[in-house]
Order: sequence, then structure tokens, then C-alpha cells
Amino acid sequence: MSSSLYQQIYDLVRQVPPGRVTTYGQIGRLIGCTARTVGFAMAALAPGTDVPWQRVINSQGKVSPRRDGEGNLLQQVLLQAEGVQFSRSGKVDLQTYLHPFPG
DNA sequence: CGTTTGACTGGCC
DNA sequence: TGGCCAGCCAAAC
Repeated sequence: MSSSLYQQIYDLVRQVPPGRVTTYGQIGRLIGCTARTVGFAMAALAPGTDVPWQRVINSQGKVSPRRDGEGNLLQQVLLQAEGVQFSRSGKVDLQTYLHPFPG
């Protein structure tokens, strides 16, 4: 059962429940690739995907600025709608919202 | 097949 | 706390 590298990334992101977040580095470490690769996989997602890409943020607990510069705001809104609270600086408390992956 | 780019990260100041 | 730099890896050209 060998899935593509991207498929493994998407599979882990789907395991993140609403109201929780994960980081690029966390997923990358579980699969065995770098955070850059995870970010690249997120960028390759289609608008109507079933992957909760909004729950993937950077190690600083902030939403990474995208090349377009528009979806980043949407990501914060979607997370807030799930109950994730942002600090005044626009940061998320990873110790509270980071999803603990099994293994 | 070499170069460039990008939704990252850790270290340093 | 926040900005800058080098390292990393995969896709696009």
C-alpha cells in the first residue's frame, strides 16, 4: 500500500479534526519530508478539495502568507469559524490547538 | 538536465 | 518580538 508523497500528506491533514491545527514541519517529520514539500503540496490543492488545508499553519503558529496574498485571510476566518482563537498579533497558541498525531 | 521558485524552519542579531 | 540568512526538497521551465 504505497501512496504518493502528496497523498500521504493529504491523508494526515484529513486526520486533523475541526478546531485543531497542525504545522508543516509536524506533517513533514511524520512522513519523512521537509516542511517545504508539505507547503508545496498544499499549494497544489484544488479549491474544492476535501483536504482541510486551513488547519495547516507554520511553526510560528501563524498563517503563512501565500503567493496570491488572498487565501491567507480566508484561512484565518475558516479557523476562527471552527473555534480557533487568534491572538492580537494574529498568532495561534500551538500548545492549545496543535493536533497530537498518533505515533 | 541545470536553474528558479515557493502556503517552511531554525539560528542569529 | 521581529527581521534577515542559509539549508532543504519537489515542481515548473
